Amino acid sequence: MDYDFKRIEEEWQKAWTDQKLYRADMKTPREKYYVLEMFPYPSGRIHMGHVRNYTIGDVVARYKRLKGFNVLHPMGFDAFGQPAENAAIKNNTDPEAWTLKCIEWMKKELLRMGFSYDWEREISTCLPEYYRWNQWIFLKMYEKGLAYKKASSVNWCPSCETTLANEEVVDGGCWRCHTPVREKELEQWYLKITDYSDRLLADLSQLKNWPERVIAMQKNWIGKSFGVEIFFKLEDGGVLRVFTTRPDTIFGATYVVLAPEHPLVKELIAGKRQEQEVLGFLEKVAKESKTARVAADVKKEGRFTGAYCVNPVNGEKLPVWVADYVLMEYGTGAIMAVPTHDQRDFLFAKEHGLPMKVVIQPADEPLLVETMTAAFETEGVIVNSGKFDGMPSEEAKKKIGQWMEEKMTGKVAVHWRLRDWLISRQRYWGTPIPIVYCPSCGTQPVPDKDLPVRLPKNAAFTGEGGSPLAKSREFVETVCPACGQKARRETDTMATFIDSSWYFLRFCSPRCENEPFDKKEAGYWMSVDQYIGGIEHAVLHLLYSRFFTKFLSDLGYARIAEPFDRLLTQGMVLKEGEVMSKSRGNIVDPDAIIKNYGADTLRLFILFAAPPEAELDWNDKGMDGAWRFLNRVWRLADGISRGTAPSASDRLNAGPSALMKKMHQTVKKVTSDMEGGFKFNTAISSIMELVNEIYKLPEPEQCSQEAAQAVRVIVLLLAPFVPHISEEMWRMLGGQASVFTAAWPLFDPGLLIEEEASYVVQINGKVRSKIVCPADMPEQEVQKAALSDPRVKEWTAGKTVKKVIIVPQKLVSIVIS
RNA sequence: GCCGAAGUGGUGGAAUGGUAUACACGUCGGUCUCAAAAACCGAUGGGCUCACGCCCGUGUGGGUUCGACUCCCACCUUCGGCACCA
Repeated sequence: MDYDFKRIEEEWQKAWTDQKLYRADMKTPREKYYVLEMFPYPSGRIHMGHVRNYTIGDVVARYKRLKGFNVLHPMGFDAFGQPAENAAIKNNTDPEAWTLKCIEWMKKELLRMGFSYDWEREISTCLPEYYRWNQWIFLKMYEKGLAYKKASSVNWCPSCETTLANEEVVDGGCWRCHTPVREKELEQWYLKITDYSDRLLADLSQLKNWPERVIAMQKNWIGKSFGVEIFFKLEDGGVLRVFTTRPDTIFGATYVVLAPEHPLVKELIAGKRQEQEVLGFLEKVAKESKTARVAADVKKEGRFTGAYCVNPVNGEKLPVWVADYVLMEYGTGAIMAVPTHDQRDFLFAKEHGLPMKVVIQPADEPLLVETMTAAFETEGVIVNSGKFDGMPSEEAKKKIGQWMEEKMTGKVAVHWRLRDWLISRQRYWGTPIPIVYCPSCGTQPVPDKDLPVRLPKNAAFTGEGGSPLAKSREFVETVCPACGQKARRETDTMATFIDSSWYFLRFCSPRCENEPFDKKEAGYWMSVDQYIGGIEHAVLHLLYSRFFTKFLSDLGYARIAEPFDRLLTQGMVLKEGEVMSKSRGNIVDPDAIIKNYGADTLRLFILFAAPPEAELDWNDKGMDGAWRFLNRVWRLADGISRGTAPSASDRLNAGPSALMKKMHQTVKKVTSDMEGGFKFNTAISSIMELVNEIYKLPEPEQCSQEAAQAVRVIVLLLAPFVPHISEEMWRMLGGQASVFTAAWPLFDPGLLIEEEASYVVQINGKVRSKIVCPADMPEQEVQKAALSDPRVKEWTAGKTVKKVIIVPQKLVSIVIS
């Protein structure tokens, strides 16, 4: 008889909820442990990615609970976002009602998986009691000058009809719908994340328990580069500032290039012979999309402006060009070109017949412009550079920078790739930006006492461009908080990544009414000890959350530098090596699996099939395997619950049995797998070995008292992975209270000591024999035993033994000539 | 180009420098059965051998070592991030 997963799972889910087993509070001397999984967007249904993410988190939470920690394990919904609004446009529904319905469905599915959440802490970011604090935080940033509005060229998704942050543009397309992003000139709200560039980069080194690749991705994204800003005097007057990371090549500069958008271009060409041609070029570049312009294989184009500037280090007169390969957004929007030592400059100079000059060459051979086929970009020795000649180029990098600073011809500078965070969205279903525009007072923040600025209930969702908020008179028309005159509200809403940038703090005191979160609660629970989620948030959410945490910490609220102590990025769930997706039609629906096998089998399969960080290929046969294993354990527990037989009498005097030893070894192995980085797959496999060990006993022995003891331990070890069946078996075996109020088993190190050691005997590195010796046999004796082994004798006959190496309890390695 | 991760049986995957392939899937064989399913037991890297065994084998080529999937050097391939970033 297979075990009745349906009854068991339903019964225990209800019992756990009724008992409020997972409720967390501060009133306990036990050490706190905050485990959090990235909360979902409430699409209404969970998918395998959620199942994997949340199962991993649940195992951690349950394990830590068994280990005696005071565990906080909350769940909520990242509930603002476009799908609700799109549904509103399509079906004429209310986004809020639609979202709340989806949350209800989704919550049901999460409950069916048996996840141990403290549902009393549930939050939904679309509710005013949550989003008012988004507004509050925004206003604090506004107060500190960190939230500001500026007109700029922004990323625009024509399909979503809204702006996007840099982080939301993936391969030139919208992260959500992949539509190619366009540029648009708009006045928008930004958060000054760049004020935190330094700390966001430096504090990455504190994150010792984050995956290296996430650290690397954030470093890449922040993109700090050291260099020098060099001042080139223009012939027509004024100074041109150029940023370079290669000051060691300054003597080799033969021309200077401006980005087409550079404000100086038009000034420089005014009245010159080249004016019309350059203007035409600027126009042409302006028409090109950024993605096309930035494509690697496109030929670089440029024009001479007719202007000249002076190289401050040697007084050489350099022509000023404008070219499409220089970007306004990076550095100063102007570069010095050194064709001999920069490949792009090299190609451009060849194309336009510009001069070249070698200033670095390999130590052993001179470099000649005439024979160069590519730029020499590696380290070398400085030449043709006045007093720096003969210096290694790496040293010259520093020295030249310093020298230019002294001579006031440049200054050492740092440039960042990170841009400020564009947060305005021209959509309805998000947090209204709490700003009022008054004809007399200008931009006015909404006072705290007037928060939240609520979304209007009856907005019109026509889908015909523009935000529904802008069309809602009830919303737009207001009075100026400063002077009381008629004024209008900002109609953009905030990017939804704002919502998830501090929700982990809200979970500490989700019902807090006069602050975003209670400082004492946050002080107790934060930081998150273990955070678990997908790698897709490596830059976006994880960078924004770090920024918000630092800001709130500066305000005196969070008092921690980093929000997430340990981070685990779980691998994707694939089907036949491909991502599961609707378009591929290869989705495995968790709900159907739960119906056929139960939540425990699904959890076990997902945990067993691959390590948590690795990709996991879905396999129906693997599900069968997990199901078979649970039934194997179930039958043991069932047999034992019907009465145990005494253990074979001769065991009593013969010391601990093989089974008891194996049991203690298993406890040790599973515990170390859990502590040493959540190696669930190998933890489960060692439990399987212990189960197999019991099955190998003659049948009556399978319900002996020793077997009963082993099965009780198995149930405890399995509890974090498969909670329902474990709880049921625990009660069958006599447990009075929940297995989750029990303690994680300990192992007896004394029982791990073997009396006999089995030695592998290697001859010249190859295994030739095995011998068994008493564990405490001295090395001399072991060596003797090995050398007198008949198989070893055969191999050593007629040879000289040159060396014998003994690894205690393990192996004898014999070297013969 | 820079940065990061990874290459192990038919498959998913195990292995503090010490018996490579634990555990599981699949396959084959057996027990039970009138039969099948389920369950239980056994075998299962490749080659040679009647057999005891022997040889080869962790992407490739070197090196260190008594001993290398593991450490070092040089490559190859795959995946991911960044990138006309000056």
